[in-house]
Parts: sequence; structure tokens; C-alpha cells
Amino acid sequence: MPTLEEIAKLSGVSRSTVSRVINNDPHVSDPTYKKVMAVVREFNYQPNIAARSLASGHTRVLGLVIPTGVSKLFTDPYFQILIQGVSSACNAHDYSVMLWLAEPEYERRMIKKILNNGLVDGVVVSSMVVDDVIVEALVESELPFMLIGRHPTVTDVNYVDVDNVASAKEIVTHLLRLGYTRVATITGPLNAISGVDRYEGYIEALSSRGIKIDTGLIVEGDFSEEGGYYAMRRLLSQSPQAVFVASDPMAMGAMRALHEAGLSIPEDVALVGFDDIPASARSNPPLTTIRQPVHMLGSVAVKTLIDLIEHPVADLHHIILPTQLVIRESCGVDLIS
Amino acid sequence: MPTLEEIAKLSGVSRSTVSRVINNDPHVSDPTYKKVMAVVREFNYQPNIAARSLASGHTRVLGLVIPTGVSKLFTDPYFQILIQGVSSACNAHDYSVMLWLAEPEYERRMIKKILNNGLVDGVVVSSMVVDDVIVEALVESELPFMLIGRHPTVTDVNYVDVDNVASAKEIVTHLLRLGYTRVATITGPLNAISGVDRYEGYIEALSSRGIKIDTGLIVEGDFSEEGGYYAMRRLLSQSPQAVFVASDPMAMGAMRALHEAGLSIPEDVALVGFDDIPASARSNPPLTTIRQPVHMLGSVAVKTLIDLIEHPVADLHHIILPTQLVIRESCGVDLIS
DNA sequence: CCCGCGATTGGGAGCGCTCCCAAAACCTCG
DNA sequence: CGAGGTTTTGGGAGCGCTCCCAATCGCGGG
Repeated sequence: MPTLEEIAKLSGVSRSTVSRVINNDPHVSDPTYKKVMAVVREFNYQPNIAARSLASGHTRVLGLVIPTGVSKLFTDPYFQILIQGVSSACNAHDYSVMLWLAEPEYERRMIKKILNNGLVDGVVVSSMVVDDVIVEALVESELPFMLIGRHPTVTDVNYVDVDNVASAKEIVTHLLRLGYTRVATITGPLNAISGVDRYEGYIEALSSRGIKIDTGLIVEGDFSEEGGYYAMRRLLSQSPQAVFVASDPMAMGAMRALHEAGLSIPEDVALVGFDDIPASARSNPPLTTIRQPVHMLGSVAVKTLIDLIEHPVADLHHIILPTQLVIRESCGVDLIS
Repeated sequence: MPTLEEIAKLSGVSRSTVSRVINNDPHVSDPTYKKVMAVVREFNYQPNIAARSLASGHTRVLGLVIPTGVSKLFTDPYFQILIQGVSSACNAHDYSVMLWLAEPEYERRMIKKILNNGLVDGVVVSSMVVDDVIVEALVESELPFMLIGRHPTVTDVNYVDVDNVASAKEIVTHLLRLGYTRVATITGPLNAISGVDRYEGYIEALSSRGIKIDTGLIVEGDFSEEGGYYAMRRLLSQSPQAVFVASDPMAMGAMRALHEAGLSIPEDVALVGFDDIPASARSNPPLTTIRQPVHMLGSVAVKTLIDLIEHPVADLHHIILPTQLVIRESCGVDLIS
């Protein structure tokens, strides 16, 4: 592995000039540029990142933090797609991504490591949990960061999110419009902001149609298939006409419970989800759900973060990405008309 | 963020002594150690990684390369669990992980970046495809690396894998022992080594029982749910008694095709898979499959790699992890006894 | 033909750490 | 009490790059 200095010698110019060439500094004459580039290519020269970082103070590396204490949740395709979105946006901008799956036992130590080690120029945090310590730590540090999913209490930070409340309201309203009146919900964990927001949307949808809330029809889940399954079983005795399940993996579990109980969807119970994971299009029956642009959440977070790093500004970014109601068969058809 | 030098001044010792303290060098007297540590903690000092890397030549960062040209495949829980295994082993050893999802269009450029940028001390590669360029490139570079999954042609490299041939043979043999004779297979992509190996195991199982191979019963899939679905549909006309599906996601697809065709499992067609993804325990019926220790594949790869980095030795590591036949309901019960 | 100015180029001074060697401090024991 | 050894400690010399400033080059106009 040659060094800058060697490339300089080899091409008969100074260290500085080579540095200019590899950094696309315009203050280089065309012949010099070509001469140096030829040598660079010939020796397949790659600048040493550590040296560059030390000298320049930045690394072109972003951290991606997924505080999934619950490894069960990490099986959710959501994270996979998110990682993909982050990764591809980083590639496109010539950044690398450092992945931190924050296991709870390491969390404290880890946060310090993340913030202080100078390894990353910024971090993307997939925030989920309400009392997340990392966000405060991030605020204290001066490291640029983007949250994926808004934070419940700290609002003066940058984030990208979907409108969970409105989207949940939309899909529940769809159910109501189809004529169902006894609509239950399996919520997400209520210590997760998206869990709370989707629940909120459910409440709003019912309320705005003057339907009073029946707490018997509300069961808290945990976003997992298993959680959906058990929640649905508990709901069975209440014989709801329709159920808004706050995540597709839970909806899969709910379907399983329903099938086991010999009930058919949507004839006996209509079901809708939230997320539109790949499996939802292929379930039996295909699931009506809200499509989140998960990949885009990741890539937008990265793009915004990079912009923030390279052109620091004071103003806050609160980006809301659109969702889409995807109507399939699990919600049944209009009962009224 | 204080520097080493500042901590040294603050604690009244030299730069070198502080360096020794933070690196746990035994050549430090106890009082000095305590004195320095107090200051380190008080100022929450974290050594600058870039500087440390530049000076020491290593980074305590491992690269994880997943050359999933096919993003479809990345939805497979396999990778998620693999990433988790790698990540947690890294955490445990105080290493960080740099994630590279190698999208095909970036591949060439990326490989160079990975190998030369000096950002990582070693890489773990989830190798899948037969004609993978990265492995050769890795061999040329002097970077330590571990493959997850053996390479079809390059054998003098370190890898950790399961015995796909033997495991496939085991599960197909199980099918044969149950009394099925007309056993089909939906293979993985045959440009993936695991696809080939599992197919091989299928052939061996039949052959060793003197059953001659019927090419009509062999359909190539691609490890995805979709692929399994379409492959099963093609297989339907051959009316197999049982099918060995080379991956669980494909088995899910095959089940879907079977259900659609109104056939029941295992009464009309028995089905077995390979992988034991979480969903397999909950499918209808639960899937008989081979359990791979995916998490462990990741963590063993990391541990071995770290050992390789820290204690370089010449000898090759070819680690084979055990699999387990998990019998559930999809394979039916003994037809003979 | 010389001055002045913009476009190029060169070189010094670090960035914050590790590593090595030598100096200092401390023991042990004859 | 001092030689000789063993710990500890200190400081210089980089690691390979960027950044800044000064030096050089080239060229048009007076």
C-alpha cells in the first residue's frame, strides 16, 4: 500500500499536489492532474482513512444505531429494510456505515463509545422506546444525528418519520366506512412512540365518528408475531367485527390465532395491519395495511444527516414521509352499500 | 474532548504513562494507575480512534460484507440473525462492525474500498455466490478474513459453515424412512454453494437407497418465498409424495402454493425445509426442517477472525458447526410401521 | 521589458496516539 | 553502602494525511 508521499515522488510533484488531486481540489492544472491520476491508478492508491481522519477531523462514516434491546423485534423485516435503505444511501454518497445493535447490557458503555470515539461523523438512530437514554446523550454530545421516528419528549432534534397517528386513523376510518362498528385494536407496545401514535389514531378515528371507546376491545401487543397471536386470542371472547393490528407481523400472528379458532377473515373478523411487510401481500387472505416507506426513511435520514454534516445549519429538520393505504382482502368489502 | 497529552498534564505524568494506563499495560505502578484513571474518568476521556489507528496500525473494527446482489434475498431472516450474531460477538470483544451490503453496481469499487482503506482489521464475508469476485480479491490482499459458508473453488481460506450436504441428506433420508418414495426437491439457486450442496445431499440420500433420480422432480428455486411458490406450482403436475425444499422461506412459498391448490400437508404432499427460521415453527402445519445455528455462524466467524488478527497463525480454519433435524408436522408420520 | 496578479505548486506544522529506547527510581543482596 | 538488576517513567520519532501560507510560474498591460 503506497502512501501519499510515495505517489508524490513517483509522479514528480509534491505531497500537497497529490492531496489536491485525490480530493478534487480545483487548483490543479490539467496536465498535473492527469499525471498524478495515472500514478494513482497504476499503484491502486487508496488514501489511509485513519490518517485522513486524524488530519481532517472527519471520517465519512455514519453510525446506525438500532437499540433493539428486544432481539425478538429485530426479526421484524422493518429493520432489515431500514438497514438496506441506510446502507444504500451511504454507498451512494461514498460514506460507510458502522452498525451498532445496542444490546441492553452494553448500552451505557456503548453510547459513550459511539459518541466519543471519533469514529463517525454522525449517527442515525432508529429510536423506538420512550425512555431512550441515547437521545439525551446524543443531544449533549455535539455529534450530528438524525432520528428515525420522532422522540416522545425531546422535540428539538432532527427526525424523519411517518405520520403514525394520521395513518392509523385513516385505516381505522376505512374499516368504519366499510360498516364495521365493533372495531378492536391490538396496539404496539405502549412504551414505543409508534405504538402510542397508532393507538392514538385508532382512538381518533372512532371518536370522530362518535363511537365510544370500549376498553375491552383494546389489547396491548409488542409488535411481534407471537404478541399478535396471544393478543388476538384474548380478543376472541369479545367477538370484534374488525381488528386494527398495529403492525403487520402482529397481524400475521392474529391471523394464525383466527385460523386456529376456525374463524375466517374477513367474513367472521376483518383484519387490517400497519407496515406492509413483504409477507402481507401473500398472507391468507392478503392483508389490508398501511404501507410505510421504510427504505426511504433510512435513505432520507442518511441524506439529511450528510447534508447536516457537510453544511451545518441551525434549523431543525422534521421530515414526514407519506404512507399509503393498501387495500387487499383481509378487510372485507363494503357492508353498507 | 480532552487529548492524551492533556490527561497527562492533568495527572502529572507523561503521555506514555497515560497511554500505558488506558491500554492496560502492566508496567505501571498501582498508585500511578489509580491517579491517572481518576483523571480519565473525571474528564470522560476516550482515546481518539483515528489517531490510535494511525499510530498502531489497527482499528478494532471488523467489516461484515454481505454480497446480496439480490435485495430480495436480504429479506431472508437468515441475514438478520447473522448480523446479530456478528454484532454481538463484536460487542463482546470490544470491536465495532462496519456493514457493507454489496450492491452489485458498486461491487468493484466497493471491494477496493473495503480492502484498502485501512478502516478494518479484518472482514467477515457471507459468501453465497459461486463466482464471487470478492474472495479472490481478499486472498490477494493481506487482510485477515473469514468466510461464512465455504467457497466452491478456493479452499485454502478460512471459513465456518454447516455441512449442507450431510444435513440435506439427513432430512431427505428421514422422508424416505417415513415411506415416501416419490420425493421431489426445490433446490436453491445452483450458483450458490449452499444451493448446490443441499441438492447434492438430496441426490445422495436417494442414491444410497437405490432410488433413481427423476429429473422431473427437481426444480430450481432461488431461496425466496416467491421462488418456492412458483417452483411448487411447477412441481404440482408431477404429483410428488414429498418435497425437500432447500430453504424455509421457499418452503413457506411452497406451502402457499399447496394450500392454493387445495392440497393438504402432509396428507397429500409432505414438505420439509432447511434453515429453521422463526416462522417455520408457526406455519400451518409447522415445518419439519434442519436447524442451522445461524447466530453462531456469525459469532464463531467473528471470534475466529479476532483470534486470527490478534494471534496470526498460518494454519487454516475450516469450522463446521452442527445442524439439527427438527421434526414437526409437515413431514407426516411413519407410513410403513 | 518590467510589474502585478491570478493560477499552481511546495513545504512546514500539526492531528493524537503508539512504540521504542533511554533515563530515573527503586530493590535486593553481598 | 554501592553494584547490579528490575521496575517505572519520560520523551523523541513517527504513523499518513490535511491545511495554511509562502514561493513560483505564466502572462497581459503599461
